[in-house]
Amino acid sequence: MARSDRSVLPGSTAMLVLALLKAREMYGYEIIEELEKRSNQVFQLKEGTLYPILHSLEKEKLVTARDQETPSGRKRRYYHITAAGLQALDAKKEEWQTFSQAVTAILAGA
Amino acid sequence: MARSDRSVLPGSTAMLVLALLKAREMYGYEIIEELEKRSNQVFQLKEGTLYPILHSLEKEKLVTARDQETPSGRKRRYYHITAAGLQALDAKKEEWQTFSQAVTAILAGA
DNA sequence: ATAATATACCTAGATAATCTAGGTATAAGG
DNA sequence: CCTTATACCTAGATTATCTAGGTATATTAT
Repeated sequence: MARSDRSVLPGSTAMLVLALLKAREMYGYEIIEELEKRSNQVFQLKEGTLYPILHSLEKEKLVTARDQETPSGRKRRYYHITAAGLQALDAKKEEWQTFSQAVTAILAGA
Repeated sequence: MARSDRSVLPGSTAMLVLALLKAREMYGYEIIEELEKRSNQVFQLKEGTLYPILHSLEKEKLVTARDQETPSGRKRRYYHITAAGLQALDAKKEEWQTFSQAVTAILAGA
């Protein structure tokens, strides 16, 4: 994310990526754009952040990857969520809900 | 926070601390307990996390500190939020809202 | 009385998430 | 043809938090 946001919430990027991949398989560059679009410009992932995350998700077998070329010749690496990835997503979503509710509870008093 | 939570949301601890201090001045150990209680055990700050945060908040002049002894002789360091701290809290709260709404938007599809 | 636990503060070094700042290569648009 | 956008990648820096210690005193249990 952009530097200013590091103070707010790192640590859930993998979850966001898995959430997008649940809908359909996507390639890295596309994920960055989609996250930006769907979050109304709030998330602006750097490539240096996303690609390592994709690689580690792949190593954990939460996603699989396949290479494909566009008709014009561009090479893309498509990522597809696995059953384990869907499970991990559910777990992370629950963690997120617990966490954000707790934050809200604390902030309510302020 | 507990290790398992590092994957979810580091980066907002200072905000939570400021939020507590808005209500009343508190000492470090008390902050840890209060955060745990008010968050229903979700936040379990380690001393090694909190004390450095308090020191940096003090250096940024978002809080001031004063030492006080209890009748029984225990030494405590009370922290009090400053005007700048209140301003910073508001800014962080807004950041948080923007961020959590964006996350919710992404997760909604999953 | 004494031992164990809780309170209350602290710091140095490790770990891990993200960013910075590069790099390569090809396609599309001016 | 030159610039910009697309598309992938990595090494090293930065930073938040944790781990794992440390000190000292008060309270509670034996």
